[in-house]
Amino acid sequence: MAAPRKKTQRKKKDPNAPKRALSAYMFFANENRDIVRAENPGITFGQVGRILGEKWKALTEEEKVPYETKAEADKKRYESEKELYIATKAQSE
DNA sequence: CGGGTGATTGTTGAA
DNA sequence: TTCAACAATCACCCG
Repeated sequence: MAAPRKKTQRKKKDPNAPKRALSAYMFFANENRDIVRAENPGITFGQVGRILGEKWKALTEEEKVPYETKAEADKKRYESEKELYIATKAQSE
């Protein structure tokens, strides 16, 4: 409930906007985009995007582990920008 | 103290 | 430039 997945371009709300972090899918997609599309030459995102998603789960925790690992690592990345964002914002205000 | 909200991330492909 | 499925996320802030 209460989860209206709006569309892209949400809206801004912060001065420096620390854009949170990526997600395991982003790291996985980075590897699949070139592979999936490589195995499906000529297909469009309509096919790849969908297949990509099912393939993503097609793997196993261990398979997506490297993606999750990066996901958490990316989160830390956001952590630093966030803390700096807060510091800047605090100083700005 | 607990809850849920929204914002965001990246790909491709096209108009 | 933006959108759209696909998926994860999860930090953010409040009463």
